[in-house]
Amino acid sequence: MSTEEKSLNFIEQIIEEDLKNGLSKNKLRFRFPPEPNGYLHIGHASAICLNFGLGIDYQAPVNLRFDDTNPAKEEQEYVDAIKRDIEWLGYQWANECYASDYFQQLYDWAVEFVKKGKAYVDSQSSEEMAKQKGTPTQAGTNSPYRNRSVEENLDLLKRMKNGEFPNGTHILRAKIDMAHTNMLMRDPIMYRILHSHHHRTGDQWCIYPMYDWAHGESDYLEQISHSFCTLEFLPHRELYDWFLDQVYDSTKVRPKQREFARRNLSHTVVSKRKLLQLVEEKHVSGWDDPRMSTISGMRRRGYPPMAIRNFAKTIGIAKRTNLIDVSLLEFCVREELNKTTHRVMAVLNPVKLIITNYPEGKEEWLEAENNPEEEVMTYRKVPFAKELYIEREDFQEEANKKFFRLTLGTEVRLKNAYIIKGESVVKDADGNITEIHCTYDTDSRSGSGTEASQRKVKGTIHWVSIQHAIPAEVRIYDRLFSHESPDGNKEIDFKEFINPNSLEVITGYVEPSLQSAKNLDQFQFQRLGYFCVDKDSSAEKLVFNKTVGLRDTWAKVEAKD
RNA sequence: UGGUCUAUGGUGUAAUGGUAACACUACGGUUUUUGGUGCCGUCUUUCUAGGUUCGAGUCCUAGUAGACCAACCA
Repeated sequence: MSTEEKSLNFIEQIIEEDLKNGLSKNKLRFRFPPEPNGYLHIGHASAICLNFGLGIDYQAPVNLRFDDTNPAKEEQEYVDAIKRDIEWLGYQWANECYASDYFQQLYDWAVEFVKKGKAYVDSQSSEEMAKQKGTPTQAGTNSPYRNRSVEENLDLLKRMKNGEFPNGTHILRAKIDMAHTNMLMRDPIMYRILHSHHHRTGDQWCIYPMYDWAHGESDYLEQISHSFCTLEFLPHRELYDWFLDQVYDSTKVRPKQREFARRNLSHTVVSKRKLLQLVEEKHVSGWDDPRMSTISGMRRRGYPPMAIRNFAKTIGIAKRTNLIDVSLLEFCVREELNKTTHRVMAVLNPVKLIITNYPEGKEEWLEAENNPEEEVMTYRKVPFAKELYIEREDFQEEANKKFFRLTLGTEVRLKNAYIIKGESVVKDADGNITEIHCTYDTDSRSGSGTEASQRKVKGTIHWVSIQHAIPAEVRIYDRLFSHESPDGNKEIDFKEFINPNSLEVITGYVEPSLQSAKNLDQFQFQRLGYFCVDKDSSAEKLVFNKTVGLRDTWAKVEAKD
């Protein structure tokens, strides 16, 4: 154990306080409660990492609970995807739970509420009820059905449950206070009639509990000690506690709801409704399209799970409204990838380079470091020959002194190979360069130990041997949106939001060692960025997705000139 | 025009009445067989006004600004 002082966020302070006040440590229990109506996205990362992180820190169980109280929107596919994503992030839940597991208990409690005069069946239309509810500045008025007899309420509730009424004809409401300043306390709905097939309970139920009625009671049934949610649920806390008061047995743990601010990421849309729209209207290939802000999209894009966890840790937990710059996320991704990825050579925009004094037909297999950051260095062999591809941007016939790469008459090192000197170019009729001719210093091979191999030249460029290189499909993704504000309530306008160039597919040439790359294997293409292999059964070529670029100082230097 | 929550650099988070700090970004230097990485540095911060206190980012009051609340969604 280190004595290093760790500052606690306000959530951890609440837990410490409760522990100090007598809550025993083995009663700690947390939960992550997604609704299975979409895929998890980066906006969920904070809640996931908070709850599962607390579970790890306090060695307490964390339940994964699906808040499946609205069968109209929920599907098994989403349940599966959520489980997959949480596992991929490296977390384990203690129990897989469903709000629907508690439907019977919830119903039995509701019957008790009715018997005690704490709930009644209202038979107005939703419009009428909305009118009676008042506004934030104006008290509501009582429903004409508010004082129905217990017997009548019991009978109606039973018939609601038995499916005797169509949707929308009756609801069960808690009887609290229609004049309460908190609108959620104005006789909130507990059950609505919904003749809808549920992905787990099938057609067993046709009345479904509302969030407020199901959530706190589910926490209680699972004996969750701390129920953390986002700030928009803060006004719900009073109702959460009211419902709990009605069923609470003082020998049990009483769950405590506390709220933290949801994180907003600049230039990123994370509303499930909008992500669903992108999928359904086929603007993207699916929920796991690498342009999506979903966890599964980021996985396919090559984001390492630890990067997402570190990101969540770095942005912390607080209550202020916020807009986090995506550059922080990208920093976390690079930080992780830098430690682990092999540096390999690929040329995405090739131009032919011929070494005039290199023997025709000769090939050499040169040794290359996999990753200069590795503690124990590993190496691979790369083939070298007379004709190479280099990056078109790595050559200029004449250049200013800030250009570190190949020009006519200057020397650069071919990474892992020889020092070469630009001699001449061949152009087509339009003046485009088709070949660059150079000579090499025969004594300068990397690692040969000769004096020439130690020479400093002003630049190093990457290359691939034309006869050995593998053509590969390289998909370069932009972030899908470039809208400054987070979601808001505005309708999504695809013309405004979608960058039509958000996906660029090109053919690049990669070194032959990548032939055996596996799905999601990650590489840093020298000076081009981080890429991951995306195995696509329909594609014959190797397919790479661009994960994230390197820090692009080179573009800035050029911009300055 | 009600209630609740929030307010620390460009961004995010800390400082728990006692020297305002860490990270990202930006910029500069340095190392480098990647214009990457690493290392060093610079810039920029307590919403306003009162009050309590020896001492306030922190506590109190008022103001200002922002967020949330009127789904048979969660």
